[in-house]
Amino acid sequence: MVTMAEVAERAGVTKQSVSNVLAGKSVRPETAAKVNAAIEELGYKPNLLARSLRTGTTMTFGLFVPSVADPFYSSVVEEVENVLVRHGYNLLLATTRHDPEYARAHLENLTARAVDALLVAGDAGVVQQLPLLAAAQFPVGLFAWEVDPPQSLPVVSIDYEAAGFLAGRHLRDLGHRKVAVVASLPFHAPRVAGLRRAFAADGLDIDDSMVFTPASDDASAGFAAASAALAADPGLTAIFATRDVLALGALDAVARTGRRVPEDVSVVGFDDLALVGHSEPALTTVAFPTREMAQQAVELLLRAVDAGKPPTNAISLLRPSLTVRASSGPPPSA
Amino acid sequence: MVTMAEVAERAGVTKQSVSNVLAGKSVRPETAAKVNAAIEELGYKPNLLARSLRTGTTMTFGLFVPSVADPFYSSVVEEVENVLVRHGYNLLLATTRHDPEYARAHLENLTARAVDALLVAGDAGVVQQLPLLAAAQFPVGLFAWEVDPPQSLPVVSIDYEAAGFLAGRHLRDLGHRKVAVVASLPFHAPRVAGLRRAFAADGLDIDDSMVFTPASDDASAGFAAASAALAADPGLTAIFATRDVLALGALDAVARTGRRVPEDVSVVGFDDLALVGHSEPALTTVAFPTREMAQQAVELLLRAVDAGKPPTNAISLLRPSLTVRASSGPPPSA
DNA sequence: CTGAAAGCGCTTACAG
DNA sequence: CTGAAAGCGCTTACAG
Repeated sequence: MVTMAEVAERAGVTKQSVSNVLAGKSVRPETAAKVNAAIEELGYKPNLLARSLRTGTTMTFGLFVPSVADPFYSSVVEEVENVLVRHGYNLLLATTRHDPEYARAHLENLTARAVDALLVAGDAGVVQQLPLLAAAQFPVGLFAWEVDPPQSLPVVSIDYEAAGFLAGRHLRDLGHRKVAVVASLPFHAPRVAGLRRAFAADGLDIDDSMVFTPASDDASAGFAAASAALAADPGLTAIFATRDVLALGALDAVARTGRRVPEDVSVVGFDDLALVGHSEPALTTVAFPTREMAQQAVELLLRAVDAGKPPTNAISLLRPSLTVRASSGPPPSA
Repeated sequence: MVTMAEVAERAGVTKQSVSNVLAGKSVRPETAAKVNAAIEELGYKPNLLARSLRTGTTMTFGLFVPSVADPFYSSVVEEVENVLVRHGYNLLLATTRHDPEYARAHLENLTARAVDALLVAGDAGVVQQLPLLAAAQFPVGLFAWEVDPPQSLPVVSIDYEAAGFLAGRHLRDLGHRKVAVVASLPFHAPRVAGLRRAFAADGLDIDDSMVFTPASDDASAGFAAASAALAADPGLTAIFATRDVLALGALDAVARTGRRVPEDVSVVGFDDLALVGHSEPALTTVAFPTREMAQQAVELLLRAVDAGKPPTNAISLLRPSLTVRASSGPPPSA
């Protein structure tokens, strides 16, 4: 690798001048010209490691997600990276796999000055590591945190309870009374609570026996959980799934029992993934502004990095909305 | 931040001994004990930046993907990260967005010693940057490269032509004669060529007018392209989509014309995404071993890093297989 | 505006 | 096995 000293020698100036040219500081034009020529001839690239060691800043942003295979979190990664590119930051990605040990190991790694800031998406597997997160030397933010957001760190999230309420009110207004829930508990408890609140307004309740927890957040687990729900109560008229991937499995589960969506059973999901507009039938789902959330969270942290102080400690809850498509309708009896 | 010098002072030894303990070199037991105690008391974490500057190794692995929102590439990210975690490496992720400029910008960034190795997944947007890739100071590998893999760099990929052939033979054996193709060209040309070869064995051909190129690789674009195909030739009996996400849109497009899959029109996809086992109907698709590919590619590069020499320059083509589900069947006339 | 020096926090030869 | 020194490639005060 060619070094700054070699560039300086070639240009007949000191390293200092080379550094100044690179940093865009005011330099005599002919010096700049000589330096740039030397950089060009030698194909010089500044060593970012050396710069980082000196400046204490790495231009690298850490992001933790439970899984990238999960379409919701992969969209988070995409939106975060969009913002980072604009700010000239690199993305260091770590997958926590809903596992506190993975989260801890990655965190210990990053603590050693590897990132300028860290955004942690999803609470599963990270709840146990809050003390480590709070003790980090760099700004840390929490993203899409659902259960009891901690006070100690800034949070950018969704009003999950309100989101569940939107779905519940929609089903209730359509006339549904017998609803099953497919929910990844305990993490999706607020969504279920919102759903229940919508029904409670009419004096209705969703029995605990009609809440089914899938083994994981994917279509197969959603299929299995929804199949169990349909078997448990053949008279149910609607299924609310707390993730679109689960809802896709539920659509299949309903079809396999020979029933139609939405004529016999309505299905409502949560996430509004790009492809659920083309499922059969197109999925009614709760949507939220992932892009705006990502932008807000990343910029909160980058501002803190620039200012050299901790980020504003606040909780910001983005508002969900309901996207009504073909998978929901009145119950058969109505 | 507490430094190694402070630990040494606290333990009453030199930095050297602290460094030796951390590196696991043979150290006198009582020295090790004193050092470990001091590390514990002070909460010392070695500064990885300083270590990297000295050793020239960063324990960071770069991965380029066209997009993380694309389920195929997000599964690549997941599998790559699985392997990296086992080797103690961090993942620096960059999205090239099918754009040569993004690819170049990210590459220039990494060139400055930020990664120990780089895996580039997908050829779109990267073809133009091959000279830069070949000139990198660290091992570079190509992954899931489809069109004319370059000779200059190691490649771990799929036999895309064979994959297209598998899909084509399946449709041909079922008796289909009028097939439309939804293909992201030019990058998916080998898949289409394989499909054509299967039909050519029976003296059949797929007319260029029945090859439709979607605007992007997602369900909506697949829906639009398949709708165009169905409008262009109402007599077609099968649609081959070169990505599952496109095929999901095609399933919807067929349904919207009031036809059934597979009774009226068969649909075959490509990727075997986790959720297409639960689409309506479940999708017949070409599958390939992403996990094995990722493992092979990452370990090829990490071996090169360890050995301090360029990776073995070879091309490795993994074999595809066909997963037959409910979306394909004999044509109506058969 | 430019030159010579110090130092970021490590690791790696090199003597004892 | 331990100690004192040099150096990875930068940037940042500090004099001229």
